[in-house]
Order: sequence, then structure tokens, then C-alpha cells
Amino acid sequence: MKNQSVADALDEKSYHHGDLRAALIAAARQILAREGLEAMSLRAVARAAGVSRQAPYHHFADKNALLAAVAADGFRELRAAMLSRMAGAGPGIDQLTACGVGYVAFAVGQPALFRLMFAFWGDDFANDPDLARARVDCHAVLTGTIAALRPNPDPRSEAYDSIGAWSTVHGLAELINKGVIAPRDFGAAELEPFVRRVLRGQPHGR
Amino acid sequence: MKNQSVADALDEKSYHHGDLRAALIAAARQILAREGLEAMSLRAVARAAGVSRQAPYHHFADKNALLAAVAADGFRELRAAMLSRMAGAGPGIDQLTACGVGYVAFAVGQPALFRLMFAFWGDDFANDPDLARARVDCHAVLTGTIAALRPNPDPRSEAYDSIGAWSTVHGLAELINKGVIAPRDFGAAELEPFVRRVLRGQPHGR
DNA sequence: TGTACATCAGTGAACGCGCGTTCACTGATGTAC
DNA sequence: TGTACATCAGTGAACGCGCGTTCACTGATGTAC
Repeated sequence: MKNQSVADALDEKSYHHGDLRAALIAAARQILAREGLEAMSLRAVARAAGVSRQAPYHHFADKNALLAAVAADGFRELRAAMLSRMAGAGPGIDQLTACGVGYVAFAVGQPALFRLMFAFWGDDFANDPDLARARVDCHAVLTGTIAALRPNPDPRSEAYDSIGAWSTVHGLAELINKGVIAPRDFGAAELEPFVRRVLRGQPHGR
Repeated sequence: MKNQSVADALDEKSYHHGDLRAALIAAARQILAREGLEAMSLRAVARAAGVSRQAPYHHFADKNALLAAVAADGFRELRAAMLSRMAGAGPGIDQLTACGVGYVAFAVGQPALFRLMFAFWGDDFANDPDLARARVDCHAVLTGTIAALRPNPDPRSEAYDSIGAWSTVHGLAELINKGVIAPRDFGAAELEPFVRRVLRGQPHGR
């Protein structure tokens, strides 16, 4: 017969977790960072959170719901990363460059998270409203920066400029993360000046 | 007791396949095209080729070896796709645009194959010499086109231009294939003029 | 021309694995009276 | 203040699946003599 007391519950380990939802997201991100997207199974997440395989189902409808929550956090952090770089940069074209550097640095710093964020774009869980909003807010940073650079733009050509800029930073991030190109192979010791130099060759970069 | 004859062997089905290696690659590509990268297991390939699960091991050391063979074919076809577009284009900047349009059109036309080609770049099977050569030959089309545009370039800035151009077409292909952007959303009915228009905004595109 | 035999290219069964998910259950918590 | 009870948040066992790969095997082929 167990003698459960409040102290026991706090000191040892209470039956109820407290905030298992947050702990599961944290565990998922840890696995993502350490072992990659393929290793992030629901079972592995539960194991890392020190909980039974079945416990996550009390907080997420299924695996995709957990993935969506992690991806939404990712988009909020990507947005913050871009804004932070832009806050430290000069006006005009420097804003766009800083935005791009923030994008690539985030992607290269957390490759598996970045991959997850784009892995299931068109899938069911894209209907998650929190994720959808996080994506829109994130995208708005780029389009807003492009728009600010050209006060009275033709909206259509602005859209194409935006796609071009996004494609360039996204492709650069992908090529680096896949191991296709390495900054070192081009005489760049650090990522940031490398990205800056690539972007300088882009239409708004000179 | 079976009465095996040459006619039987030809008409029905001989015990020996004939060219199972090629048939396995073809089956793999078919699964890739119809069901995607995740569905392309070794077992599924064997099944599609009408052969036992174990048969592929007589032609490929393991699954990665089959993947490498498929990827190598992919790079040869990507190279051919770019060269074919360039052959039909005018001189100068039109060559680079055609090269980029060929790249994106190939990627969008065969998304799962394109994904496979870049999925395991740094992995073990990258040591496959046939694959390595196919990749180098493919990449040479892009770098050659960039180099031809600028007769006496600084090699380092040429490398950065090349990365920028590659990043743009690669990122555009990824964003389209992931379903992040759709040409139709930007008033483009067809892929080709859409890509052309995006590339026109790029540094060499005006 | 016939035949023994090495080799090649297949088969069938099985191993061991991790996965997402469902089921029936139980311990802990909090609230109505 | 005590207590019955609904609800919440966990557990343990199991289902059914597909995977890559290994093992021991057999039928077909081709070549040396």
C-alpha cells in the first residue's frame, strides 16, 4: 500500500505530469535536432518525455497534430529570426539582405525542423489554424520587406520579385542542408558572409 | 513433370528474367512517379517487377545501390532536359533562362525522382562512381552556361553567381513541388512562362 | 556430340524491427451537495 | 467538513502492418572435355 503525500508527488514523480503537452513538443524538437526527422516517431517522443506510448493521444489527436504544433512553433521562430536580423541592419536594401540571411541561418541552424515545416505543406494537417496563421505571419515578413523597398509597385511584378527572392534563399538553404554546397568550398569560413555574398548577386542585392 | 521448350520460355515466362536489373530500375521509377518516394520500398519494386522479394539482391548490393542507379539516371535526364531547352533558345542570356526553365520543368514533372536525386547527397551511396559522374556532368551544364555569359570572369565571383542561379531555380522547384506556391496563384496558366517571368527578375535575367 | 559440373539467377520462409493506433483499464483530481 | 462521483490523465498489452535483410534451397544455363 502506497503512502502518497504531496511531498511525494512533487519530489518523486506524480502520476499526472503537469504540462505534458509542452513536454511532448519539447521532446519532439530535441529528437528533431539530435536525430532528424525520420527518427521523430510518436513512440520516440513519448519515450523521451518519460511517458507511455499512449499518453500523447490525450493531448494530440494523432501524430500529425503533434507535427503541426511543432511546425507552427518553427514558423514563429523563423519569423522572429528574420525580424531580429532586420532590426540590426541598415535601411533600404540592407533590410532585404538581413531578412534573407535570417532565413538561411535559421534553416541551416535547425535543418530537421526546417524540413518538417515544409514537408507536409499541402497535407491534411495544414488545416490546423494555428499553423496556418504562423505561416501567414512568417511569409508577411518577406513580402512586407519587398513591398517597402518599392513604394509604388505593380502588384503583379511585386509578387514575382517576392517569389524570386524567396526561391533564392530557400534553394540556398536546401542546397546547403542537403550537403550539395558548403560555404567552405567557396572560400567562406562563416555562413553569414557567404549568404550575404550570394544575395549580393541577386537583383535587389547590388 | 514440365515440358519446357524454347517456345514456352518465350511465350510464358522463363525462370530467368533476361534483364532484371533494367526491369527493377524501371519498376522503381514507375512507383516513384505514381506513389512517391516513401512508397518505393525494395519489396514494392520486386513486386512490381513480378519477382520475389529476394531477387533484387542478385543485381544490387542493397536498397541504396538501387536508389543510386535510379538517381544517376535522373541526373542524366536532367542534364538532357536542360540541354534540350538550350538548343531551342537564342544566344546570350536566353541560354541561361532556358537552362533554368529546363531545370524547373524537370523537377516539377518528376517530383519524386527529383527528390530522390537530392535526398541522400552526402550519404554512403554517394560514392557510387556512376552517380558521381552523372552529377558532375549535370552540374557542368549550369556552370558552363554561366561561364559562357561572361568571357573573362573573376572565378570566385563566377562561383557565387553560379550558386545564386542554382539556388533560385532549385528553390523555385522545391516551393512548387511542396505546394507552397502554385503558378496559378500568380495568374500564370502554364509553368514555363511563370518560371521565365520569375527568372527575368534575377540578375542575369534582364 | 554428349555429358559432368560450375555458376548464375531465381524462390520461399523466416528474423527482428519499429511503427501508428486501439482497447480496456486505473490512479489522481476537483467539485456538488 | 466529508463524501460521492464525474472527469481527467495516465498505464499496459496487443493488433496488424511493412520494412530490409539473411538463410538454405533449386531450376536454368553454359562451358570444358
